[in-house]
Amino acid sequence: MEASEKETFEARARIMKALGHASRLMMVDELSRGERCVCELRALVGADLSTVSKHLTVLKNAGIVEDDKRGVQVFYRLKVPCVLNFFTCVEAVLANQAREAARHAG
Amino acid sequence: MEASEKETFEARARIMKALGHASRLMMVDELSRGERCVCELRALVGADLSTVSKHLTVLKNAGIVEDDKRGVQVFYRLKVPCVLNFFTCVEAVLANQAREAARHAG
DNA sequence: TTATTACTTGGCTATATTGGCAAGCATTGT
DNA sequence: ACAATGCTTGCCAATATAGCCAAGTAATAA
Repeated sequence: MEASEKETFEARARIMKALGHASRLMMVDELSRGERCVCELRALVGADLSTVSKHLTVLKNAGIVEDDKRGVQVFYRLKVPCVLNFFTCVEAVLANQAREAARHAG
Repeated sequence: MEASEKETFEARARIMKALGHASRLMMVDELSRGERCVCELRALVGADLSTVSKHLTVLKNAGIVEDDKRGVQVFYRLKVPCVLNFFTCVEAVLANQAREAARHAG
């Protein structure tokens, strides 16, 4: 494994990692329906405003969302909508798990 | 946000999280070309065998790979090949980032 | 100018993740 | 039975992440 190739995988991993948190996935899901201010996302996930802000910074640094200050509010929107496609596959994984759990129980 | 909905996002997050590590992404990529024993994956990522084994456990618990002991070796293979589709989108994010970096520099 | 709103950042603690080493466990070979 | 191979697990230290509170910043309102 070359160094450059390893860096490629590290760059990819940073993006996947940014999506590896329930609150951040909720926000991405919500942003798929249009831009939202931080306060709206805060109400959605029900955490401290500072916590939500930091989660959004993670998504922003990963290049998944972008922000836009208008007046006293900051609006975030999905920059790369294709991340929504991930959910289809993720649901397939979860369906597999459910099937296996049933097989194990039955 | 309901509790059950939150659990859904937590389940999804666990899967994304499992893919949020360079070594694990390398292994997934390698497994996309067919099953591999732990020792082959170890050579690929260049880490301790125990480390590789633990990474594989993470992928297995997430439902992404499955294993199969044959003789003294354990072979892993991709259980949900659709995770490979993630890379297309991830590359789009990275291309975006590169474009912006260039814009910032120029 | 002062106050308010909306958000970000710093500082902190609690918890989780990573990775190596050493020890353990199967399986195969002698 | 004993050794060797391939892998997993337990333990531990280093590092990263998550979350809240408090303090700071920027835009608007009074």
